[in-house]
Amino acid sequence: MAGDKGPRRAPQEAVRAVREDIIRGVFAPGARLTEDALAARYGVSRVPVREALRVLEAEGFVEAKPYVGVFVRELSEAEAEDLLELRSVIEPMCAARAARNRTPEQLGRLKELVNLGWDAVRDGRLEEVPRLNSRFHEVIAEASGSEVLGQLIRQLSQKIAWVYAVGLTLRAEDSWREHEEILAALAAGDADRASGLVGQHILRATTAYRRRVRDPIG
Amino acid sequence: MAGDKGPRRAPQEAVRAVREDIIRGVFAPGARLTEDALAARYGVSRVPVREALRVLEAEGFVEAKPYVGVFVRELSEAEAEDLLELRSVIEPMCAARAARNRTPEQLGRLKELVNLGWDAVRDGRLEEVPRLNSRFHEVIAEASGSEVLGQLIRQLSQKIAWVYAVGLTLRAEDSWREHEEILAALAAGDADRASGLVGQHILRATTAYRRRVRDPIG
DNA sequence: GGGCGAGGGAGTGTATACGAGAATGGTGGC
DNA sequence: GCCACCATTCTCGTATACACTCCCTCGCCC
Repeated sequence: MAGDKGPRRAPQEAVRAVREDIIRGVFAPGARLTEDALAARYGVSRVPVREALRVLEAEGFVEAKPYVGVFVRELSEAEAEDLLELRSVIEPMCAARAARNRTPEQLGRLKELVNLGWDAVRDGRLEEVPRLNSRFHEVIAEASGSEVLGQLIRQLSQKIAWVYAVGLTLRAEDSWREHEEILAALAAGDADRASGLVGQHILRATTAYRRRVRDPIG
Repeated sequence: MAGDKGPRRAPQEAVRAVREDIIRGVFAPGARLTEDALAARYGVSRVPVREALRVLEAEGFVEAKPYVGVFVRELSEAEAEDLLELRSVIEPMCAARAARNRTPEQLGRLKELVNLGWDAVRDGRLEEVPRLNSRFHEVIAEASGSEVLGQLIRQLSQKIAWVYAVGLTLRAEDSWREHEEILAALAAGDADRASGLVGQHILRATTAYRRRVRDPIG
């Protein structure tokens, strides 16, 4: 292979890498992921990549169509809401167990993450927030001591980080498109249309903002 | 390959088959699953089997140790309780959406499943109950209209069916072991030990029974 | 000119082959 | 007689190779 810095277990790392890229928006929703491209990107053969893609399919990040390919799933608003609601229900259950089983070391890590999260929000480094968010939930999952809950919370927090990230980038994309439309309406001298577009624009930004800040750290 | 009745997609079927065998207890908790054996069992190569095992690992049915093998996971009582509690929390959320989105056809399927479940319980065909249970929850998940909730509920119901099935078989196994110990205590004339063992035996049987009948259909 | 069918290219699905690591059994030493 | 060390073997991990399917394009016929 290329770099050959891979020590012993490639597919697990591939899962992590691809999932990270999906969450970070490198692979946009609806994008097609070819095995060859991923194999080349990570410097391994197609076999580990295939296994990684199967895992990501089971986790719900991608969708595979036989003999066609795998595509990054597109989350609807409703599903994003479901994920957030799911977390709001499961997190207390997990926290209850964590309260009984947590170690002082885990407690310290959580406190550190909270501080880092607040700092990131205060300093406007919003791109770091989703990752800190995930870390926070993963530590809680680890502290719960339940492997079942841990696995579920980990997947949930990762998907929610994805929702946040997609929301941010999609928001930015939509923002620019709306700006363009507003400019067009202004250029055309269409006051009513421009007014309506600006109203929608503000409403959408507010909605996105509320979703984003409702629970900025964890 | 052997039978070669496989139409087009092998690994997906392999996931289903292996998971079914795990749930049915063909592969007991802690058992080692070798890729070659599974490949031979299903008449395919190791590649689809590996992908299937990765999926099952992501779903939490098996645990893989690098260069050693995959083992069927052993669920503790606490984790079983967590699964049941998880379902009791998630199911209402899913049902709320299903109440809004269900089709009459789905409603009919649910009613039929309930009838089948009651019949099975009344007639003492308990081995059919877990499967009917899973089906019931899967239809609810389908009716919710949320892909995210659907996937989660499906995995949950399958794992709970596993818990029930394992509980039944393990219970039978433990029962026989306890019987043996009780017999040994009786043969040795150890009244206190025999009394204690019988007490534990009844207690365990009661607990298992309560877990089993608390929610026999859905 | 438009619709339809065949052919080529791209990419997935699967099998086979080979290398790496770990569990196991035998052997030698203490 | 027991323990440690080493070789064997079994299995996993990965790469390579080939077959099958889908899609797109080009050519033909209506």
